[in-house]
Amino acid sequence: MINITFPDGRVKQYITGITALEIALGISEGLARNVLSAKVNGEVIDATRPINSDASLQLLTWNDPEGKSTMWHSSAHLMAESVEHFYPGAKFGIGPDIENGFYYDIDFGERLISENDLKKIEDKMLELAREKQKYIRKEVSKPDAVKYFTEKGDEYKLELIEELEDGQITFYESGKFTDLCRGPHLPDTSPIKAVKLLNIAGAYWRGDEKRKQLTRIYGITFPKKSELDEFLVKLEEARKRDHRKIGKELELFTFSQKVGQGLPLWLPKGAQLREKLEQFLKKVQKEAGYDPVITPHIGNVELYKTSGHFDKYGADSFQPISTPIEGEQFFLKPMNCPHHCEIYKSKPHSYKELPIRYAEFGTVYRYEQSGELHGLTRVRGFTQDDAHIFCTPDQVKEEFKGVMKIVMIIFKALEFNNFTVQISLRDPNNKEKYIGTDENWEKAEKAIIEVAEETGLEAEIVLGEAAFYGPKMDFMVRDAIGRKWQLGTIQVDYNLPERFELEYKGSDNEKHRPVMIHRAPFGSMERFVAVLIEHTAGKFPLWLTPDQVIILPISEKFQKYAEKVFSFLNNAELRAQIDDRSEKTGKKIRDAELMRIPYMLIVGEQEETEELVAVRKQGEGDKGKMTLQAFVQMVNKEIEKSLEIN
RNA sequence: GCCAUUGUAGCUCAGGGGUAGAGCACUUCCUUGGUAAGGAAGGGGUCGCGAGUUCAAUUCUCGCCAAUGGCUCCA
Repeated sequence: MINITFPDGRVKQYITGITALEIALGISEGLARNVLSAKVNGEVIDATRPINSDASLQLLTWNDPEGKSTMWHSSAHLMAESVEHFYPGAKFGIGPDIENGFYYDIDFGERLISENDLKKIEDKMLELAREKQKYIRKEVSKPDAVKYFTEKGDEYKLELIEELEDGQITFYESGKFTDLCRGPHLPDTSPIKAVKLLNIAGAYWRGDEKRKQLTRIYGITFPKKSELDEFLVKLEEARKRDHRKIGKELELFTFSQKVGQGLPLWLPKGAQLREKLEQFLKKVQKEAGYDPVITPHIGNVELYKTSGHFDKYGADSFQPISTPIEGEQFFLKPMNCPHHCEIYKSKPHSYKELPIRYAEFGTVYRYEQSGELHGLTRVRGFTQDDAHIFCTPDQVKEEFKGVMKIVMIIFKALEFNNFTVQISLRDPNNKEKYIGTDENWEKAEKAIIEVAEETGLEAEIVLGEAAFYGPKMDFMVRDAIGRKWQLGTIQVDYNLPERFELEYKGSDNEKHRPVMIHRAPFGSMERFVAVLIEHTAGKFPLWLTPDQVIILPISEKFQKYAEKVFSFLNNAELRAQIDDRSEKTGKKIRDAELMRIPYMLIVGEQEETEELVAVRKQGEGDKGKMTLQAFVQMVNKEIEKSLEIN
């Protein structure tokens, strides 16, 4: 007999070799039907595997993230079985569960697969699922595993087996499909009641662009049809928040094939919004002791040879432009830091001057691969809210914290609550990707990690994500459909100061090397605005939104009064408009609601005689009548509140 | 850059070997209306670009460009 400890602390005795599924059945048949897998002593295993010694047990169902994982991983196998039915000889790469569903990478050989083929694969999956196929785990010796996939002709699985140790290899068999797999899996296919294959994409084998591209099919499954429907509705809702869609609706930005792909054109309303953001940050930076600088959009190739950018990215950049007579070569600037280093070098510095903080909304140009371009989040020309802090080594931490404070001020003002912090270090196994000495890297990485610890900020450490000249702390935010984007970034750099031979005179009258901190709290204006649009669904905070107020006269007769209201608001520095179209009030309200204008002021006979305005708030409705003074006061209060800095 | 899909009016989209249609938007007129769409008339398109097949191509084929979903990349 063995003792099984349940999550609530209860302990029960069972016969040795009992399975989680049998334990569940002993509790209730309904529970057994819902068990997808089991967590035994912290490890997720098949609910059908025997438990041979005392253990803690948690039965995993659809309500547990691990239960969902099991279901989706098993669904990938089910999809593979269906694919194999239609495309015998298809070879399979990897097929894991992911955050929302699963995928499988498949080599279809010469056959072309398109989205039109997904329906039949889906239907077959449902048909197979109804057969209640059992997932059967088998331990296989390495030679037997190799033999099986050699006979099947699946070189991908053979490559995976090569890397496994004999004695650790398991196969899972369900229906007619057998896969190399660690598991765990469902007891059988019956929980899979709803299937949706979402999209099809190319994916390089093992993520290596030099290797063959396989066909990746993404899908998701649910234990209830209604849950699938809910999921699809949610997906649709998320797409409505897409910044590309809202950007078009609200006339914020556009692209032109003639101007060039990845080169955004900011429309008046978008420019208005962006300028407000810039003014906000400029004010914060002024208080934090930054000095604005301005540098040109191009720089001599020698500048980038010095910085190391030429070696690292020269071949993958927009190629240099050259002067017609002298033949000098200039690159469009991909970074502002080399220019700022030269500003630092324009005169000698004493330790007494440090830290020096040069700030610039610097527009940079980077050649991004065409397939990577994406709305405003990934573009070829963009403006960084860049600054470079030159400081002494013992000022690094304090300066770093100062920058973090600015990032937090911004995130608070814009109500970004669900960001994550990532510390990006270099890949210790791939040091040739980076410039600088080990000693400098260690110093820089240590500084960032210590700051994170001292400020109590929860950060995920990711190796291999550092910039080529230094480690960084990135602030990540998700977009409407769950993609992660880097916004703010703070980077500690001991390397560029060396390359540019930056110096300051210390109190010892000796020359010393400053440390550089690169930082951009927004990241880029383009990406920040994109994410802001998706977070707010276009309903920007009042202080930021391009049109704050729209005045809706009931009819032409009240045009004069509307103009009076307009000039009052204008004098109060509110951004207002009059909708003087010959339309009914209902229509004007509808349009203003759709344009997400925060306040509508309806003016008619009553308002004119009483010298009032009828206030309607976007998304909320009628707020009643008030004087213009009271309205302006209310609006200013709302603005002040959201811009409060503490 | 790679794989798949898509490209028709300012926007959203229908159509399809015989040179095009809807709704919204726009212009004009009527209407002067009180909290999410008043009515009528009108203008607007080299059907992404280029070649090929055909008596005839927006439609079929190929190439290019761009967008979308992924992969790779991201100073």
